[in-house]
Amino acid sequence: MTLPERTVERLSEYRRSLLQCLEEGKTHIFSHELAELHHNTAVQVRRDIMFIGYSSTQRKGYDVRELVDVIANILDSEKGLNVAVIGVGNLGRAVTTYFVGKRSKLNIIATFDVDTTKIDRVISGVKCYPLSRLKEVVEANQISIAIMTVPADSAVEMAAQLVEAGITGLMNFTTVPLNVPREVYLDEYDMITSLEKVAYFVKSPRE
Amino acid sequence: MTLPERTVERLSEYRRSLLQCLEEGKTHIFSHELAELHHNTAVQVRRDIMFIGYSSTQRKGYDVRELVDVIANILDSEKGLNVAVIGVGNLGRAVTTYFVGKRSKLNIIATFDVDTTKIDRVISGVKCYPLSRLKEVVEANQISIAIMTVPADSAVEMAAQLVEAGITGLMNFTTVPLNVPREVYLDEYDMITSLEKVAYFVKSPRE
DNA sequence: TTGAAACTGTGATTTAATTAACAATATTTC
DNA sequence: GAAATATTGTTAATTAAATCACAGTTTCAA
Ligand SMILES: NC(=O)c1ccc[n+]([C@@H]2O[C@H](COP(=O)([O-])OP(=O)(O)OC[C@H]3O[C@@H](n4cnc5c(N)ncnc54)[C@H](O)[C@@H]3O)[C@@H](O)[C@H]2O)c1
Ligand SMILES: NC(=O)c1ccc[n+]([C@@H]2O[C@H](COP(=O)([O-])OP(=O)(O)OC[C@H]3O[C@@H](n4cnc5c(N)ncnc54)[C@H](O)[C@@H]3O)[C@@H](O)[C@H]2O)c1
Repeated sequence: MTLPERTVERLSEYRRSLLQCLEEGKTHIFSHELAELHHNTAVQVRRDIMFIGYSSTQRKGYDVRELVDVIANILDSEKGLNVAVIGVGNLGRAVTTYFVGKRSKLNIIATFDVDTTKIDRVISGVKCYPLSRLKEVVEANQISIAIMTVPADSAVEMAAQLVEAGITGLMNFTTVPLNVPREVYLDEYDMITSLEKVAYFVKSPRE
Repeated sequence: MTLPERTVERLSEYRRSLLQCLEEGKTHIFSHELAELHHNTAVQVRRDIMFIGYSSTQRKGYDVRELVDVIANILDSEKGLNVAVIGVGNLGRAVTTYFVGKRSKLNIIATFDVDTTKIDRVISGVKCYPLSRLKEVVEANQISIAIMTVPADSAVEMAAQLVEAGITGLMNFTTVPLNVPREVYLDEYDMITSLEKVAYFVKSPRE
């Protein structure tokens, strides 16, 4: 059984707050506390936790440590997953720098670019490969996720190559909608759309 | 009446495809064509277009020019909106560079940072101001939208300052959930969560 | 000019997600 | 240790979003 997308997202968010709690020495947390940290309700939190089949033993709230472990069990892959960044421009560099070392179960281990001046350059310890070596490097390193930050006009072609290379998860930051086979999970973030949406609601606030 | 969020997003996306069509000299488009360009259905497209009260006169599909204008009327503010980027690090720089000149109705006209070495520096024609001048510059330039790319630990404090300065639309790229008054529209993009979601669905594909 | 084909616009239905409501149970208070 | 309180887990109700189904054009082909 797979969880609803929104629940998966919230679990990821909860986990970060929970880890924060652990650091602060907080061992138990109530649903309404966790809700308050994110902007949602206690019921929503309990519903999400119900989905993952965890339940608190005492009425002292959830055991933070246990809950973190259960979430990790759901979200993380045992051995971690390997990730590549495609297109090492402004955004690609920012993302690479940002993610390296951030999540122990998600390792950015390669970047790719067409620009020959970028090949072999190392960003935050991650080496840049030429596109011609895409399939080879993906296979050799069992890379399953690609973050795509190439220019819009290469997006469609690039996505096809990534699928062909064996990628099964794709984060698309270009503002070009992509089509991928059902077995590849696609997440698209369109920053222009987000900004235009903000602008719309600034112009026309919800009463 | 305000439109559903998802409809607003799709309208933004449709518009870009439609502008592309215009460039290619395509004057009319069917709902199923537009649907195919994005990953959704013809009914969804028609439903969205119905929401904005446009209807095609002929059965040659929608008039692209007209539709673009109707969408612009919905999404854009007459005189455009002014935008500031807060925190000119890796991401802030990428975003600023990216957006300048991109959308004529959304003008990035200032950036802000605490780092004194960044003050007065100009990125893509946009000047960086010290935080101490936030309110002044926001008011003087009628900035209504802020894109927040500051480190996580300044996020909450910064959001409060932005609201206080009069911002009514906020895009939050920090991975810290924020609370803002109802009258401020908040859009949060949590890249870690997105990546973890992709990882989850790579690990546990849907059915 | 008639009949089929191609699309649109929209009520009705379905599905997914959220929220409400509350019984069950542990904890605290007296 | 009985009553009051706090919190969870879950069923039921609500809301929001997407999809179905189809009547009503318009166009086209003969
Ligand atoms: N910069 C941003 O903040 C931002 C925001 C939203 C969306 N985006 C999108 O992200 C993408 C990249 O933006 P950017 O600002 O980093 O652009 P950029 O021009 O700085 O970087 C693009 C990089 O991709 C490389 N490249 C070009 N063709 C390639 C290919 N076929 N395969 C691999 N690499 C290739 C280029 O050499 C360059 O290094 C664009 O599609 C843009 O629409 C960027
Ligand atoms: N880089 C990415 O791709 C990426 C991805 C997802 C999320 N984020 C988030 O975006 C934020 C910025 O990331 P980054 O990689 O650009 O970091 P960065 O360290 O490169 O940049 C942060 C910038 O903010 C400035 N700053 C610090 N405190 C400030 C304050 N109180 N007010 C204004 N400016 C301040 C710093 O001087 C610096 O210029 C972080 O919260 C990060 O979690 C970044």
